[in-house]
Amino acid sequence: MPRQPWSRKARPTSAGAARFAITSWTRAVSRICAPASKPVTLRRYSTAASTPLSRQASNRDCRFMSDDTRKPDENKLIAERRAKLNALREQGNPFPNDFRRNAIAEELHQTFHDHDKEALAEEQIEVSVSGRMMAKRVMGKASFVKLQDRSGQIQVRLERDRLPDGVYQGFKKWDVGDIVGTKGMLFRTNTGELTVMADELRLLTKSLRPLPEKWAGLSDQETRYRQRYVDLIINEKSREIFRKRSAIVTYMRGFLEALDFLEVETPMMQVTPGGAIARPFTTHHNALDMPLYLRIAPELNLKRLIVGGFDRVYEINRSFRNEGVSTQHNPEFTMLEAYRAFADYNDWMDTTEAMLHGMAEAVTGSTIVNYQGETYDFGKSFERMTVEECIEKYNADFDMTRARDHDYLAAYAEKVGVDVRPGYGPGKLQTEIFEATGEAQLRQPTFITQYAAEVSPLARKNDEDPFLTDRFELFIAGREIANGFSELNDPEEQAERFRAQVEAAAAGDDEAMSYDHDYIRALEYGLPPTTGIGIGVDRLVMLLTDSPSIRDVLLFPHMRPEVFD
RNA sequence: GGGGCGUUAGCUCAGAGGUAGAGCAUUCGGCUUUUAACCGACUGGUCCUAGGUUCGAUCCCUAGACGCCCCA
Repeated sequence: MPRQPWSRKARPTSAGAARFAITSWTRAVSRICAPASKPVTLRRYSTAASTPLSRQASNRDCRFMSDDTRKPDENKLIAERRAKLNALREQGNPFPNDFRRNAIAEELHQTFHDHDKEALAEEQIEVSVSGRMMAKRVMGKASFVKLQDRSGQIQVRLERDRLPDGVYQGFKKWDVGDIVGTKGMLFRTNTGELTVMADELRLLTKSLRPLPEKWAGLSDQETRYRQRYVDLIINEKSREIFRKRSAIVTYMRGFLEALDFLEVETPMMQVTPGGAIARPFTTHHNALDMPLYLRIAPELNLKRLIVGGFDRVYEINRSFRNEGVSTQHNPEFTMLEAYRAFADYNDWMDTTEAMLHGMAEAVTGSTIVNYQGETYDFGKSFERMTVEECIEKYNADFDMTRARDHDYLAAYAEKVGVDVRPGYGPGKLQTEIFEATGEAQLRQPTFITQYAAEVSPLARKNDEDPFLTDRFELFIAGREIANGFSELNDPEEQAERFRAQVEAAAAGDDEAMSYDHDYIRALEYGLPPTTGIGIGVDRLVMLLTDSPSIRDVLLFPHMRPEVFD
């Protein structure tokens, strides 16, 4: 299969481009954050206080909803800060929102890294910065503090006699964690650190809760996941993971936009869940009095759009599967699904390779990915192997002449630890044997192709060998990262496959697909020859950020509800 | 669903069947170029929860909650 030249040539992002996009965004925002010339009036949206009580009560049967104003884990440290806040209230509003900064920390470090002490004294650069006070070092009549904003930290020096009367005395009562704004001249300390000499200093938000300790930090995983805001304040590593996650998604968009794909959004609440083999979540629409399912995949809707003529579409989709929670699974997760007409699964393998190659380079600066002590090469062409070849490779005693023989496969599957169920045909057994014996061995990026039609109800059968479909899955580090195939576009065959799924469901398979009448109708209008792919975004982020658990790459991973007393 | 490990001060962690410890943070005092600032003094606990054993349990036992890891 010759590689498509356009998919290479059109690769949109070279190393550093994603980062450039982010820094220019940063500049744009800091321009927005410059002192406002005119006050802007915004419409105030309804808040709890202005929402009718009847509306608020509509969620009252939600079991875990917070139902009062209890303050969890009050202690002496919080009480002290609360007392300080009360004292501040008597002097005015302790939560002012009229301070404006004109710089952020990283911008200052980058701009002035080559200015020495004398140059800064000469130039008299006045800046306004603000952020969370992360360090407070009081030395009598002068202090140093560190302010942390989204970009990093900047030091501020406070001298009692430089500040208006009383400000310094007030500052001494402030706490690490408070949000502070200051204005002053840049200078360099004797030890060479770029610092703002404060002429003005304001408390912008009083913090009532003490932050984790500055040196040991916050390492308790439960707290990191439940109170991600604290994790983000404390752990630069965690901030970096989510910046990279954003860069990865940005890269995907840019890559597909450059290939003229249209980004779309399709329903997450569906009457008929479909597009994947999985159990859905169920919910209920009150006004319509009907059950609804949270989508397990956007696949069928995206192919409807191809029928409609949007012949290159993608959705970066949140999908939901009612399965266990583990280091690899969260009940809701993010996929990229992309479909294009007049191409087949080989084309998607080429394109996937090109995308991951460019993405690794853009996000990590290298096509060599270090993950949990292993090294994966995203730069070279990925190995390709069929399911049957993979079974042969990792099972020396497997008799390939009987690779489609049901009884032989069933016995072999049992032998390698598969829980063989009555409904399993040879295709399902093959797949199970591959998953049990081959999957974990696939460390370097590898495409496994030619999955059995039995386990691929939406994929196009192979022209030469109808037992198989033109399908692939991509494995890296022994994990499934992507799944793609040439789409089945014969409406009559698709109807047959749906009927087989319905039979499987009747036989007790609770992951089997439903019969989707409208999807068949759409195919009857004519789905052009099409190929599609789904890529697990969370797992990809794990790989590119060296994260051992999916929870590390989800801002708010699913957790059992926390008990407040 | 099964197994292993964990839960002690705000944070990071020690600890022993006999009234619970450290560092940092907090509080108070000192200190005008610090870098985990420093010096001095003082605070701070439902030892995850509920039962049980025991003269006595935070420690041992049982059950449960929550978390992490492995397996299905």
